[in-house]
Amino acid sequence: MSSDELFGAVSHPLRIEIVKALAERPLRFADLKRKLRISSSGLLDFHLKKLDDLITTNEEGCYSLSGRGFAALTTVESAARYYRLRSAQKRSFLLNLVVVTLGNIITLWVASQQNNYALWYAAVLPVTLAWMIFYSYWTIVKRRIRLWQ
Amino acid sequence: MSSDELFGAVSHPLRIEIVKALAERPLRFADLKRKLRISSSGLLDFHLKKLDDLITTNEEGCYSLSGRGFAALTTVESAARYYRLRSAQKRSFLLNLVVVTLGNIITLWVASQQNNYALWYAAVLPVTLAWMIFYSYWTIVKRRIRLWQ
DNA sequence: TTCAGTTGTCAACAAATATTGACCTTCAAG
DNA sequence: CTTGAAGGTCAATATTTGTTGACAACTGAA
Repeated sequence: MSSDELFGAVSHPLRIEIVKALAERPLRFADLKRKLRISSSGLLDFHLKKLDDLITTNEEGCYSLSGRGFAALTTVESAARYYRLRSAQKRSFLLNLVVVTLGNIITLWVASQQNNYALWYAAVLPVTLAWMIFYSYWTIVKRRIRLWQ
Repeated sequence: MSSDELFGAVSHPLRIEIVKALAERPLRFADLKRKLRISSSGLLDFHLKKLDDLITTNEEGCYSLSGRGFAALTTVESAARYYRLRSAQKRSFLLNLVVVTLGNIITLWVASQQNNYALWYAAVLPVTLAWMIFYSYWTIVKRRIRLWQ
C-alpha cells in the first residue's frame, strides 16, 4: 500500500471516524451504523470497502483494525498532533535557552562572591555555549522550526 | 485544515511528488512541469490548486512549501516511518544527558585544578540536576518515551 | 518583428467517488 | 407464522476529481 493509497483511504471524514471507532474496540456492522449515526447501510458498506486494507473481520462478524489500520491511525493522530508537537519542540528549545542563561547568571553571581571567575571562563561558558550553538543549529536548520513569527 | 482535508491534499501520487519536489527547493511553474514530466499545463494547474493550503508563491513566481506544506511532508514521511520521530526525541534526551554529565565533569576537573569546589556545589550541580530531573519527568512520564528496550 | 518559452486559465469530458434507497437473506422472538 | 433486526448487496444518480487541449498574455532573444 503506497502513501497516496493510505491517504486516499483516510481522506474522508466518515472513514476517519470509522478508523477511530474501531481503534477503541471491535464493532459489528449495526454497531458502527448506530455509533456513526449513519442511516444508509449502502453508505457504510461503501466506506468499509474503501477501508479494505485497514480493517479485518473476525469469525463473529466483528470489524477491527488490521496492522495497517493501526499504522493509519498513528498517521492520522500524528497529523492532528503535528502543530502541538512542533510548538512543544519550540518550547523545549526556548526553555533550554532560559535554563542555560540562568545557569550562567547564577554561576557568575556565585563566582563574583568569591572573586574567582576562572571556573566560569574555563568550563561553564564554553560548554553551555557549545551546547546552545549545536542545539540552535539542530532546531532551526535541521528541524526547520521557526522560533519567531 | 482538518485531517481529512490534509489527507485529501496528498492522496494523489502527483501531488505527493509535487510536495517532495518543493521540499527540496522552490521551483517555478515550468521547472515543476519538466521535473515531474507533465506535458499538460492544465494538469499541473489543477493539482497546484488542490495543494493551495500547502504551498506559497514568492514575488518571483517560485512555488515553495508553506508551514502546512512542511507539516504535510512530515505526515507523508511519517506514513512510511512513523516511529522515527519518537526515536529522535529519545536521542535528544540522551544527548542532553551526555552534555550535562560532561559539563559537570569538565567543571569539576577545572575546580580541582584550583582546589575550589564552591562554585560547582553552589551553582553548576543544582542547576544541571534540576534541569535533568525536570527533563526526565517530561520525557518519560509526559511523553511516555521508553529509553530502554 | 518574430519566435520560442513562461505562466497560467478555461471549457469539456472521462472517470472515480459519494449517497440514496430498494431489495435480499438469515435468524430469533412473540 | 409474522415481525423486526442484523448484515449486508446492488443499481441509479449526484457530485467531485482528473485529464486534455485550446487559448492568451507576457518576456526576452535573434
